[in-house]
Amino acid sequence: MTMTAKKPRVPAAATRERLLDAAEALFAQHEFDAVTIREVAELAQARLGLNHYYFKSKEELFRQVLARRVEELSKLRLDMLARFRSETNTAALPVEKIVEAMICPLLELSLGQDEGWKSYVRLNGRVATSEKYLRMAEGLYDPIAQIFIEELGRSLPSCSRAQLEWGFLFLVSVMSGTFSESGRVERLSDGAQRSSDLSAAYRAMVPFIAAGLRAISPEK
Amino acid sequence: MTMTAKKPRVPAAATRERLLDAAEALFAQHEFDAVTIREVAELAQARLGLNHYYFKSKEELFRQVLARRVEELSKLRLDMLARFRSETNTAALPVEKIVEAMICPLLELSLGQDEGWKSYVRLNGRVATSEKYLRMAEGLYDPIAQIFIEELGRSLPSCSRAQLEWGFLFLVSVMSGTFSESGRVERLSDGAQRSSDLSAAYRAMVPFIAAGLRAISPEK
DNA sequence: GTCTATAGCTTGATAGAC
DNA sequence: GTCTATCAAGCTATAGAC
Repeated sequence: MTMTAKKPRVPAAATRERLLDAAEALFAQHEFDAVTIREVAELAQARLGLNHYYFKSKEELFRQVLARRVEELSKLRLDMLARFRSETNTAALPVEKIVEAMICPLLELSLGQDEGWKSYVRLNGRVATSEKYLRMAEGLYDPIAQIFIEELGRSLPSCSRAQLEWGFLFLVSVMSGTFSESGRVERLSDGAQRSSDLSAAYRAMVPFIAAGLRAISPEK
Repeated sequence: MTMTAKKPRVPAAATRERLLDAAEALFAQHEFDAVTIREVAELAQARLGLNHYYFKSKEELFRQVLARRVEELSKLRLDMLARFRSETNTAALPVEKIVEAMICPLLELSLGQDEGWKSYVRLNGRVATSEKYLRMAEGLYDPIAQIFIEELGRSLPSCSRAQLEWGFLFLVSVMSGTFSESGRVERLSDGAQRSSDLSAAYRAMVPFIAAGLRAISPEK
């Protein structure tokens, strides 16, 4: 037998995936410039040089971290939206259902077993308020945004396009602010609440946003 | 006359204030680790070493940038709240008024002539979603938060303390997300709207948040 | 208070052997 | 694909003259 064992240093996932997992975890904890590609390599049990081999630059690594998750997340949101639509006879959905289809998949992934998704959700919570992150995420979130804005328009026909856009931004802000788990709630409540108690937040969030969106409408 | 001219290199503000102004402008544009104290010194027309003389460390410089503004902002918010209360006979204010007292001062400062305040408002919009920023801002925003949460409690007596805390967090999230001017709205609207059109946002924001807060309440 | 100079590290990127 | 070694540039913090 001439077969010589390849013996990969780490048996589990492919190197590229391990680097993405490590970067995801670190970017969820620290801002872009505070994370070094050396830390990423170390956490991934890979060598520094491999970052360059797979991603060429740190910015591209960051973008790939987001892109890997956004595709699946967008699919889940659209699936839920489609399901709600198939259950409704009328053309327009209740606003609550649209809000739910946007936020619920994020909540479920965040409460699931996958640590990677937990990290992504926390990271995602910070993307919306940063110019730099939005630039690196260029185009990743826009298709979903357009679809949900149009859906909101059907349910709130008296709203102008501009009002719908602001409303959607408010929705995203509440969702992001809450899921980023910055620890703000712990401080407000003297430790009684944990920002990781996302289910409680979700139960308050959906009625909050739905009622808010209706209130923007000129015809109340 | 034995008086010898002191001849300061730059006539205007004291060095410490110029460094704070410069840091404020740069931290408004870039994340903490992306701003170097060299840039700060250069923009302030001062020497690198003076950062250490006045602030000892970069983190303390950041904290002082926030602290300088927060004191005045908190005063404006409390003034407005007190004015609304003096205009109302009943014990509880309409929720709208509480929301206004929190957000309106920020809007007015942002629309004013002072570029420093504009920078601060943009920076402030990112503080709430970042663990690191909140740590550096330790305690700066908490007194205002407690006062406004209690005020909300009087207007929404059927809400639990936990619900009020989530509601306040949602309020802050919407405010922050909008005032951070990340350029998200421009992308959503294909350039038709500008995130700097904050007046339009404000007109939608107050009814949105007020209706949202009422919807959290168990007794609608 | 303000200046210069620099110590002591860390960074992202990459070249080139295997 | 993976490894080592290193480059050139940047950083914060600080010492010490004036």
